[in-house]
Amino acid sequence: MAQVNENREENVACITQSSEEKIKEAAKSVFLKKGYAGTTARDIAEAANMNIALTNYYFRSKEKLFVEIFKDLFSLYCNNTLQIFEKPISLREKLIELIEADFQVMKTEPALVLFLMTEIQRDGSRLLPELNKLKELLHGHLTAHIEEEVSKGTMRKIPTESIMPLIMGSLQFVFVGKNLTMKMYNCSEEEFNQFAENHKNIIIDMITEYLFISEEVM
Amino acid sequence: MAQVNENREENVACITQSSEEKIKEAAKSVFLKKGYAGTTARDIAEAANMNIALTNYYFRSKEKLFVEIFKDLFSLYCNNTLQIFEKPISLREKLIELIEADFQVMKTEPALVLFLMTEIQRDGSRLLPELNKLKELLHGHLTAHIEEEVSKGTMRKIPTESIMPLIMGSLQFVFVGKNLTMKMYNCSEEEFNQFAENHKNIIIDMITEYLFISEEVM
DNA sequence: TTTTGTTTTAAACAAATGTTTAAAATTTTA
DNA sequence: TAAAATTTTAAACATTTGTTTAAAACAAAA
Repeated sequence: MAQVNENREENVACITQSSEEKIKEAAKSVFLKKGYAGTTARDIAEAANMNIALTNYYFRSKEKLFVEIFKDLFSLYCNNTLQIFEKPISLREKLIELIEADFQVMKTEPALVLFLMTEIQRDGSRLLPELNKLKELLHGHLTAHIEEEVSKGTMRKIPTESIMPLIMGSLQFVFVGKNLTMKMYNCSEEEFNQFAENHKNIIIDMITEYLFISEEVM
Repeated sequence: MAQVNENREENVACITQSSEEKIKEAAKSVFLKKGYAGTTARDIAEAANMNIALTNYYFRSKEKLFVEIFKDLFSLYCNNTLQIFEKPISLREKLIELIEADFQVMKTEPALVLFLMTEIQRDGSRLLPELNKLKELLHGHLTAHIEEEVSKGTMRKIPTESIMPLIMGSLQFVFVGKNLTMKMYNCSEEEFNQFAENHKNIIIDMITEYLFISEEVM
């Protein structure tokens, strides 16, 4: 049956992937594109160029493999954010870094947000045990910082829970609607990235101008 | 075989739905929640309280039923927008009306955007023959209006294709992430709607302040 | 009423699904 | 080397899938 892989990642060169890694990587790309329900075990096996039985040999079930991948992708979505929150920089700088980091993640994994949101809606309870952790970190670091700026009068007074959707929403939505946009404007991958980058800069401009009260006015 | 329904909608009272309508409505709600791949013919039959064979009797196949529903929902998503574009009002008023109308649609069908974007990504080619029509209408009405305002100096110079994502993105994203938000903040449907409404007002404020150049400054 | 057409039903269909089996091939250990 | 353990394979498995069938129930027309 499924064995414990003791010496994973201990190779020096690590040019060739193990079968387990091949399957996981293939499954990730198929799940991202087709979602859990739209992906068959045979899709994964074919994408990984492996025998159909190996998926269950290594991961026990399609469900278990999915949950493992979901957690990885959810971390990819959140970890950047959490790291930036902890930096000793101004709130304005944090927000800009946040948008820039988010943009990089989405450039490499454009289907990420749509995938996560869809799967969270479709299930929700089985996933997200670590969601509360995220909430606490987010709130612990952000709320205090925001209230400080507001009380100093350097920032517009806005409900805390609106800040993140405001910052992340406009940018992430561009990638949620990526396929619609590409089809509507008949544009290539490269043209889309160009558009997205430009849009990101507009968002940074708009957000900072709106949220922070310029010192010149005072 | 499937018959032509001649006298549809000619009833005066129309208290009871026809079986065809019951199935379509049930299918709509199941598709919205679970997506095409996640929905089984038996899910639909059960939700409609009808025999499993009736779906194919009235709609030929799951696929055909889906495409019909998708078109309806895509229209729901676009028609508001197109109607507002054609109104003889200022651009600023248009954008505000756009956000307000969009908000109403999403309050009644919160899963709409996530559903559309997911299905467009998963297929794309079979759907959206009418997408070009949308593009032309959108561009025909909007581009001229924007360039006029920009040349008058009453509006910030921004690439046309960035305007709509900027306006719709932040608001729609709140509903794309509805389930994540509700789970994270452990909030009820009503509390979420309260939050969304508040967020909508912030967005209107931010967008108009950013896009339009205040006359007082001049 | 009988006849005709329509709607609904239970049952079955073939194909596709996730998963398991048991043997073969390969690698590791002794 | 031989033995033991691990990995890979082809084939089969029981369910679930979308769809069809053929008869029953119902309604409309004659």
